[in-house]
Amino acid sequence: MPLSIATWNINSVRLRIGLVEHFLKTYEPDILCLQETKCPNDQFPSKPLKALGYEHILMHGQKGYHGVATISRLPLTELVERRDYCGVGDARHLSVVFTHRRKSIRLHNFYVPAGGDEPDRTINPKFGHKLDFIEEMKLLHAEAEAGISSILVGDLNIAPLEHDVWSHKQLLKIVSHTPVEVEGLMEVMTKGAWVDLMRRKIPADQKLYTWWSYRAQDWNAADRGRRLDHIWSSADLEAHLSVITVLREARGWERPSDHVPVIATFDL
DNA sequence: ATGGTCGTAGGACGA
Repeated sequence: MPLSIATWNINSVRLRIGLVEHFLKTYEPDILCLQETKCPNDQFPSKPLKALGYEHILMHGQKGYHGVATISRLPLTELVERRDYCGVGDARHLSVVFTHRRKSIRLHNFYVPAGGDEPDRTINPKFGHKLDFIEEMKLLHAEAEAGISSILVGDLNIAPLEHDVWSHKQLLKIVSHTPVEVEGLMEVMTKGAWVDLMRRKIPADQKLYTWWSYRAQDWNAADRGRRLDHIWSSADLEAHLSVITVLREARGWERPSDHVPVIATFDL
């Protein structure tokens, strides 16, 4: 029985609820994790999602900024966590536990701070916040709970590998691809025993992007993308991974998000 | 080349 998990930075769920419905109807993932919902919990557009069979919705939102939501057609257990990384009250994390064919899985949904423009924490506090957030993520282990596998998805706002950006050399001093961020994210992965599932299916020497700036005249022709969105898992799930889909076409949909959905399908 | 475009708000600010 396949299990599919999708992640998508939607950049306002209320503005793009039509695109979310289209995505769910067309690709039918079991669970969709959204980031940048920009929506208080009491205004979340649950009704059309429930009508499509996604009856289990948990959100962690706030007014105007950030916000994550996990939308599922599988029942979710009571083991829900919303961690306040850096203790600043931002809605940037939500984790749930679900069961698929007698296997329990914790699914973390993250929206890591973008970090501003200047990659220097002494003059740019937003960059410092991003580094502190990453530091705190190093405490998260994929095998933290006995008998529970783990999946971590979201907009991590870091493109770690050379071919996760259109020009490694030109982006070395651009926030999202600086060495200090990349080293931090790699340490989150190694310390927590996480597996980068996207790169298990798409070799590291191939360009792979999930985000293209709104500022390009022609995003598709310029193709100056970055891989900011990720799907990781505990080691036990890697052998069950069957397909990774990066839905590049979604960047060309009407009034699109600047990020596209990524879907991982497992045979479990 | 140092711009350019979005979304939330109802003026900047974050991305």
